[in-house]
Amino acid sequence: MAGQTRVYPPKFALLREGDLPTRIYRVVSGWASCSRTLPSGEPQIISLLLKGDVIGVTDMISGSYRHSIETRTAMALQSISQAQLLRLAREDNNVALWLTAYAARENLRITNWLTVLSHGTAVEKIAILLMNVCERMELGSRMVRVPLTQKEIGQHIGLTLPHVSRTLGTLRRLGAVQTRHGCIDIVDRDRLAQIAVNMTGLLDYRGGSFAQCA
Amino acid sequence: MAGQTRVYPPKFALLREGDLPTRIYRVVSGWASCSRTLPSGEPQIISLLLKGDVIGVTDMISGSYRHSIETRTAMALQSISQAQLLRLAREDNNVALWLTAYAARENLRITNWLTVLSHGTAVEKIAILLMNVCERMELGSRMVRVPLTQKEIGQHIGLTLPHVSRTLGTLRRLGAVQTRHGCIDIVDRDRLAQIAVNMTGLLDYRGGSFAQCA
DNA sequence: CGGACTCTTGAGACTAATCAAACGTCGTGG
DNA sequence: CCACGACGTTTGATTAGTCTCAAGAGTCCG
Repeated sequence: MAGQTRVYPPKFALLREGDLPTRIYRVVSGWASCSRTLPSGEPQIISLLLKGDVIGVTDMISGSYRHSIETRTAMALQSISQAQLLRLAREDNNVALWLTAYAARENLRITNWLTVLSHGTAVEKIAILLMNVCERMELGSRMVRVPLTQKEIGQHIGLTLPHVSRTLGTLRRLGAVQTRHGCIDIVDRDRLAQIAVNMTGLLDYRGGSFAQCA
Repeated sequence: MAGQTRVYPPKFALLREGDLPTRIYRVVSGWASCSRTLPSGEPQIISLLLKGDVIGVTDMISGSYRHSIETRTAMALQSISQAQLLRLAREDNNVALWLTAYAARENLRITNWLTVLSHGTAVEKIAILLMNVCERMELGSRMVRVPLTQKEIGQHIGLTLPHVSRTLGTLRRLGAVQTRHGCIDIVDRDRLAQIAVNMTGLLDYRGGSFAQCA
């Protein structure tokens, strides 16, 4: 399911809310955020898009994009027109099954995140967010630098900027992270996990396939 | 995609966390809840299953059920074995596309709900929950009786029982609902919508299909 | 009638929001 | 090189919202 690959600059608005869906993208490298504007006018970051993620399948169904996609770093994206993907899916039902499996995995991830947001404290929410980013970046045990501002973290987990700052201060004092200007370094992943122990088991789920059902 | 139909009694544990997925169900009538047990031991209700909902697609992918399903009223369920559904999906890719569309719609619903839970006050959360149930029951303008205890509402939206009681008291005083023993009557849907005005636009999304993409 | 479950209400503690001010860091242009 | 503005972060004081603990009242059922 390859398509043409293109590279986009940082801070590029790939898609806006209300756009008509025309293409489906797949992240080859880089980061992007998926956000929406709340009725109150505040933007909310729904999810972070990393390598391997697919953009636009959900919105294809609803007829118009419900979310805005903005690149955060330079990004390489494969893309394919929606019509072409549907044609492929009709011809080869492995494609359709793959789409189903992808959507189902996303469902699990969102559901887990929902639990974190509705039942966690500020410390737990931020710890889990950072842990999930670590998991998904697949960087082994090296220190991970998360390119999110504190304002963006707040928009992602629904906390105000001052409270994010205070909470990161707590995590810093516990030796779990270091704060920088515009990004956060994860220093001690085990400590993070320990802090969020009540939420463990809700880390991003990346496995699963139809293979075992065949 | 019909299968055998069976009727289950209320409070019947259809599926438990950790069960191996074998069948996919579709709700013909009645209510069920989809829940999970948090690391803390507290159960959380993830979603309510109403007429038309499908049970088990997400879990089929992950290899084991991540959720428990318990009937709330008597329920009629169509079911089909997972293997058979996969066979159908392989033979007729409209089935596979339908599954993808269903999963994508669920995604939108969960995402909206996530926004409500992370950005709403207790009053807004409960108002939106009740509104969503109204929408999904498709009962026109008649009074809707929601068969949930306050404890269950708390488990669904992440509030404690005392606070749910107080919040429902507020909604009752505003003339939006009436509380009963074990259920809640929605008296004035417009007033509910007005109370949750900051969250409107996040009501359950029920439309959308592949039709417009074909 | 008793028991189990559900709901209500109150007081105090804790968490996070709000409002506000100041500080740091980075890039830019004089 | 410095001054400046834009942006990001830190901190403080106060207030609003929710949790916790606890006691009691209401409803249903055997």
